[in-house]
Amino acid sequence: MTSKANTTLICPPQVLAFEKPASRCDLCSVLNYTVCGGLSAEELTQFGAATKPVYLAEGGRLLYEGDIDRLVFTVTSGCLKSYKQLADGRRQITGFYFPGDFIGLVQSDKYLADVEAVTDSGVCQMQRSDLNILSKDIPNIEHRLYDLTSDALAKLQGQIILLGRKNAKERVATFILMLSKRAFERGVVSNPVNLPMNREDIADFLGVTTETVSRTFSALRKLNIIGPDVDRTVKIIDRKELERIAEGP
Amino acid sequence: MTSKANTTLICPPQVLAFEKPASRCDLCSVLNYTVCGGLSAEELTQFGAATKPVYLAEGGRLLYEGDIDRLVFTVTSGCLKSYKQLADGRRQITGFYFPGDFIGLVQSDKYLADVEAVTDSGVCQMQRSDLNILSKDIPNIEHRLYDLTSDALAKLQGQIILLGRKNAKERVATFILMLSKRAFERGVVSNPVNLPMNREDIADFLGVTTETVSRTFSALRKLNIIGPDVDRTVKIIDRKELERIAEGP
DNA sequence: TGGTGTATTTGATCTATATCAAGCAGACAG
DNA sequence: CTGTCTGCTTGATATAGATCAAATACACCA
Repeated sequence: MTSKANTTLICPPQVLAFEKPASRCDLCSVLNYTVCGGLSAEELTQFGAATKPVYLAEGGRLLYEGDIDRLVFTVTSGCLKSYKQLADGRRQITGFYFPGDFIGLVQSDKYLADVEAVTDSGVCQMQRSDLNILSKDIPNIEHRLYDLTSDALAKLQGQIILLGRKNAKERVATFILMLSKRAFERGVVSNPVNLPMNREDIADFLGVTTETVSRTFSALRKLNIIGPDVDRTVKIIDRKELERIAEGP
Repeated sequence: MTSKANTTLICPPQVLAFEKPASRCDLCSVLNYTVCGGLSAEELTQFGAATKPVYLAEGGRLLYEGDIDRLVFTVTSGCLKSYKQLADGRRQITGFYFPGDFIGLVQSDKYLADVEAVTDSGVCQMQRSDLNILSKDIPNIEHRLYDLTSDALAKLQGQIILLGRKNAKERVATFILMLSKRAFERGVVSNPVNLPMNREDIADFLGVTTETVSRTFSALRKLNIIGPDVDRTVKIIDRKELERIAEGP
């Protein structure tokens, strides 16, 4: 679909067919999961007028840390990741974003993380200034934004205990279950669970190395808790045991 | 001030003098830093009517994980900590709270963490239901809550890279600077910086052991980057170097 | 003021995971 | 179909920080 040479470029919207035109938010597949859920037909039209679909090839950058914070997004397809880096290149992925997820909950003068496409992805783009105007007109939007931010905060607190106190096996088990649960909540197949990111991304999310991730997957496979990796998809064979491992002894 | 036998009990408000009566929010020392900042005199009175001051002795519990989420708080004095635990007792402190900080940004049916006083502390308590009602009446409040939650999210993302990718020395250096900066922002003495929590709390916040925290403080002292610990207070001698260490090589 | 319990520091050893190094397998171009 | 590239897995070794253990410092009580 996209040539390798293109991977760092945003594909111009016109070269790809849209899943949904900006003017038809009411047909959006992620409507119920995102910030515009619960708006009236009229409000939705108003909202849609301010949006613009953007498509990114795998590896394409959506945002750069340090850039002026002007745009916000809702993921419509694919998968993206946000990350921070230390001076010497050590990298920490702060989140993965799937269809329905909002990118831009943190308001700041500059973006605080890089965001890049894990797979070919589509996002619904909006100016933050437009969102702020709409928030004033439609109190429901600000309310919904607050709810989403509160949820994100709760999830990140879970990530804190994972990174601070769990061992490698517990981290990987938690990760697989996390993606499975998220898929379930969004009405996507949750077992076998799709892990669209590579081992390095998983490692940088879990605060370990790729080798450790690989060894841990192998160990869980040997214990017959998960099945083999087929097309970035893993079958959870013994969910109970995986949950037991994820929560510690 | 408070006997050791009392440490797990909330002191009945009437036994201690209030710094500020609930009815006089306009005199509150943390007003400008918290959710009620920027309200009109009338709004502030309305807000204050719903609040009640509560005092906690060192070690006293403010909230229990799993309890119904009914109350929210603003810290007025002292220091508190929130934490989560794994089944086997491993503990991760998810945050420290100082005067002006809001406790309860995450909205959930149940509390997601325990909160306990690090030192004798005062908080301004309010029913979440009252806060929600006030939010509707005073749009400024919801807006402010969203801003605070967004800030908390940004800070927690910093904590994520600390826990995922920094080594012990970088973690401790980051921690000292973090508390110093926070003190500065709140108009409190930032050097020497007050670290009211014990080594175990620092360890459980930084995802290491108390021994490692202690050794790292000793190493920084030996390098003459910080001064000796006097009364839970540490002098930052070479801030530039501490910052260099905190951000990695 | 001396005694006792607790927090902190320091030391010795162990271990989970990082690091370094090869081999292997699927994807893709020619 | 074959070679090359890249990501994944597996193996050998090193190490930061954990764990276990003891000494010191400190706070509080009697």
